[in-house]
Amino acid sequence: MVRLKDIAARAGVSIMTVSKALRDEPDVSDATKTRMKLLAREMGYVPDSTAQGLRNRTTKLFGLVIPSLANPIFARLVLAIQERAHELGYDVLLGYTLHNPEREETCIRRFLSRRVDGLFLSPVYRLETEARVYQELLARKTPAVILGHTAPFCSQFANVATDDLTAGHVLTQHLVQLGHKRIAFLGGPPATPWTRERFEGYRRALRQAGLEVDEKLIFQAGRTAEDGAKAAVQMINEGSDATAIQAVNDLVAAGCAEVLLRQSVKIPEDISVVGFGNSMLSEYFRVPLTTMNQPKHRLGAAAVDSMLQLLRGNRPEAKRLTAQLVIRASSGTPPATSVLERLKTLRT
Amino acid sequence: MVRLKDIAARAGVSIMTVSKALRDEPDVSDATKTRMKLLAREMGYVPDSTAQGLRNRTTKLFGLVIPSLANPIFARLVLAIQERAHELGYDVLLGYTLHNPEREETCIRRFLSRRVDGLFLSPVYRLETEARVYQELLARKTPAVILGHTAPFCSQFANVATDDLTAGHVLTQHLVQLGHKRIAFLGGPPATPWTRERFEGYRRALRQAGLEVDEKLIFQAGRTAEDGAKAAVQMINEGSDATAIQAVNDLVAAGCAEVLLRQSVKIPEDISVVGFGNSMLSEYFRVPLTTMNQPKHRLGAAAVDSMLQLLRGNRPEAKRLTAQLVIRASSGTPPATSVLERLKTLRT
DNA sequence: AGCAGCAGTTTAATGGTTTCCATAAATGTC
DNA sequence: GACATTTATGGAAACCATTAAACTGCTGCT
Repeated sequence: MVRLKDIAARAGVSIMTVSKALRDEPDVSDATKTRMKLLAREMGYVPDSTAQGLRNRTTKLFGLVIPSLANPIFARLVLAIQERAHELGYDVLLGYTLHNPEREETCIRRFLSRRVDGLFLSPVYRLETEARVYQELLARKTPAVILGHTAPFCSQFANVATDDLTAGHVLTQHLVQLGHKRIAFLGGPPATPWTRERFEGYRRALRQAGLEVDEKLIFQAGRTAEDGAKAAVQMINEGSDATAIQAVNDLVAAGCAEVLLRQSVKIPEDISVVGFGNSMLSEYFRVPLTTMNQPKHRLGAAAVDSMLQLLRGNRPEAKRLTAQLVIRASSGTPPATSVLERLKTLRT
Repeated sequence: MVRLKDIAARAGVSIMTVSKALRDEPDVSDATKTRMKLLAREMGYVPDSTAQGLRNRTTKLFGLVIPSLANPIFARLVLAIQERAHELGYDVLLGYTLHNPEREETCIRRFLSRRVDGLFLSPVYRLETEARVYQELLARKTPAVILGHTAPFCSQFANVATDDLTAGHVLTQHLVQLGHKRIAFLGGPPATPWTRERFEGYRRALRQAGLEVDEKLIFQAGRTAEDGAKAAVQMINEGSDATAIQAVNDLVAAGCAEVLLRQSVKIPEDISVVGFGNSMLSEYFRVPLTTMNQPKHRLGAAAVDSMLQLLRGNRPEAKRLTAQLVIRASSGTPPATSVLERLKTLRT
């Protein structure tokens, strides 16, 4: 491995001269500069970022902590962040929490130990109002941008999120306008702000339409296709009278719809199903899903912008980006009577 | 930020004592060790990996260079590699080539500059027999594992790949057994070994069945859904007499099938369509796709194993993992006459 | 003479670890 | 019991690759 001193020895100058020449500092003659650069290239010199980082106290490294790549939304988000970071000369360390707080903590600590210049965090949401790592991040003044909504334990941080409240509202409104009066809601983990906001949007849209929010129509599903499938089974067993299902994300919607289709329930003729996110899944799903498009690329770009603000010492404002309704084949006018009810009576 | 010297000053001992104590070196008494550890925890000490890396000449860092996360197969592969690496105490730097050789080169160089302990590379395949960066990697003896097949320009490297030849063969055989005689092949970029192998498997299966390989049935698509869609349009325009379509991956298959379905072509009654990879897309696609399951998790684990071998100074053997046929709804017995032909005559 | 500017060099610092050395206690030897 | 030898414990200096800051001659200008 070639080092500065090797070049210096070979050229018969001091290490500093080489260092300055390669970095185009002013007090080296142009002749020397070109000579050093040529020599460096010829010898295959690659600067050691490790040493540079130690000396300069900056690593040009970001840490990116996400639940996993199982959710396709994150794949796009990571792509966007990575893309902008790369342009700016930053590299990105990837870490998975797998929705596990301990795991999240070890990831963050490792990244701190690597002296990352900043952290992008998709937090594992908890009900507690405090989380030690997050407290420490604040104490250390580590630049950090929350990918998603803040919660009490991370309220002090900069963040970038989808306006899930409005988005949930728009989606429910869409179903209401189609004539649905009994709309089921499949929620995600209760501690997550995105579930809460999307639910609140749903609630408000119903209220606005003069419809009651019925506890029997609220299901706690989760975030995976399996969770959606389970919820579907439960709805069938209960003989729910819903004519439409609003799922907290595309995966849950797909898992739910899959079960219904297997029971020969027709979508959207018998029941409407809508998702959230506009992942590739929703586009190519058996019945293309009506959904809200999460502005994945814009979220990533905005997150990097906020990070740059933090690095400059400014306090970026919280950003909320709007999602767009994407109407596909899975939503339509309600049937005369709920199909799930019929399914139940058929069985008994 | 707390450093060793701060702890040393506070405890009234030398830096070395603290360093050794924290690392459980033998020549420090247990009493001192616990005292130092307590103090370190209390003061919130986080070791500086940058400095450790500089001194120890090892960073516990892997570089992972992939085309992008647009292909869901890579999301799983990255997850698997990351998972094993994390357990072993390594962190992972992620870089995207976007199928661009220059971009690939800058990614690799950056990672080299960061003194990564090893590289996982999903190469941008080229027809040239040499690529400078890869030559340099060899010269520097950087531990590197190719994710996928080797090509002439990277034949010297360790690699981990799916046995695409056999897999392609199995898939075509499946269609032949269903009774298909006119099977179209939608290839990916010609320079890629995976296209070549899957095609070769297709060719051999046809030969074995006594069927001819007809140039008119070979299409050069690409790797995205859009590429698949274009190929479908071309097939329709040409009035192809194919009764089955074997696509080089799930995305191409989905894009192609989507166009056909829009033309009211029924899958699999009118035409069979099979993909490759068993991504989530194939499972939830409008017509669940028959496909080959790429052992994504095992590929990742095998790649990390090879890397560990390299780090120990051994030369790992090349690994080829077998894919499994996953039969879903998109493949069936052929129709009496090709539908695409009929579509064409209908139009004219 | 005094001062600015050029083209470098020397020194010190970044934070931690390896290698070698120093001290004292424990053990061994006759 | 006196001395050598070993062992336990800890410290000093060098080192990893790079860079900021201060410094050294030297030339040219006023």
